[in-house]
Amino acid sequence: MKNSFSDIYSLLQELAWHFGDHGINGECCEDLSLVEFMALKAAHENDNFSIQDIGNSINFTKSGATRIIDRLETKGYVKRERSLTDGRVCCVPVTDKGAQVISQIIKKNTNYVEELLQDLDPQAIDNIKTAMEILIKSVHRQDIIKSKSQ
Amino acid sequence: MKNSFSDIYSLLQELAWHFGDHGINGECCEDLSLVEFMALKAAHENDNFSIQDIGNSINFTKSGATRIIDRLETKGYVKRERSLTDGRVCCVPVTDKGAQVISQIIKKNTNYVEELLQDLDPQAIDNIKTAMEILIKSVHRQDIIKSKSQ
DNA sequence: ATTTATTGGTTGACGTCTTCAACTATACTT
DNA sequence: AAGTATAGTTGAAGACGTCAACCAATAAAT
Repeated sequence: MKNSFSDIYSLLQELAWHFGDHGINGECCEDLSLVEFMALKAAHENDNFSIQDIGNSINFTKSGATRIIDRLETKGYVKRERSLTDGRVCCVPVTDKGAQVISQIIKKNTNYVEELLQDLDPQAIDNIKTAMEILIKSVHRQDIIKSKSQ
Repeated sequence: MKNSFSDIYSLLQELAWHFGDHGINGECCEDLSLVEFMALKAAHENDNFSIQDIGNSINFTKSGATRIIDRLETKGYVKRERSLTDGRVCCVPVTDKGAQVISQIIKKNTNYVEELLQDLDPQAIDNIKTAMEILIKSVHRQDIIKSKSQ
């Protein structure tokens, strides 16, 4: 049993490497780094997210977040807009171009996953999906526990 | 079906982020970055691996690999030794201290995974393991296909 | 056997990236 | 109105990875 956990860790580790910043042939996210993609996705999925919110969601300092947003803005993927309700905070709406690049990245990587798994039978694919959903759910639960204990 | 692949990609992405360089509370690998840990592990698992071999195994240039080995050597985790059969190549044996830190990192992260999954019943855990093994196998098969076509 | 080409590794220069600390501007408190 | 707290920006600094030039050692060619 103990052994299972160790196996699972090592599998997770390898997966994380493969699908991380250096993986998928080093071509993670079009002209974005993984970090930038995560930030862009955070901005896209959460309306009225501030720059610090984005930073927190990807474990960066606020100045790190500022820099990431700088790069995304230079590339035309986000805009900076002062919040109407609080003049200090910057909202970071995603531009059309930004939304496009997100869906392009998702599409490309979905295709890669499809290529990877196409020879498996549907049942096996479904098992993989279910297993990973359970895994993610556990991760989220743990996150909540951690954040409460702090 | 198509939809399944997209779900699996998005789950993989999230897992990769969680278990990647910024994940597990940003404390991936004791005093090592994920990259350094991967390099150290490569040196540990493959006897007589050269510096370039290590670089290739983690998608780095040879000069990048030199720098990583520099850092690992400074920390006392590897040594540099000229190969006896070819005076150009450097073998990179892992020191006792290096082996220790590897097993420490594995132990710690295994514990984390255990914490994460302990409430699941054994069957579910086994399903997760099996699913991820299939996934990894698919990744490896794809790697072989890619490397042959080049 | 000597010359030439190739290969493994290192190094300096460079660009990128993230953080820290100091700063500005806006909002909240009393 | 004054003082405090908060969001965001910026300059300086350090860590990292690559490129190109380089050295040393081996392999190939003549």
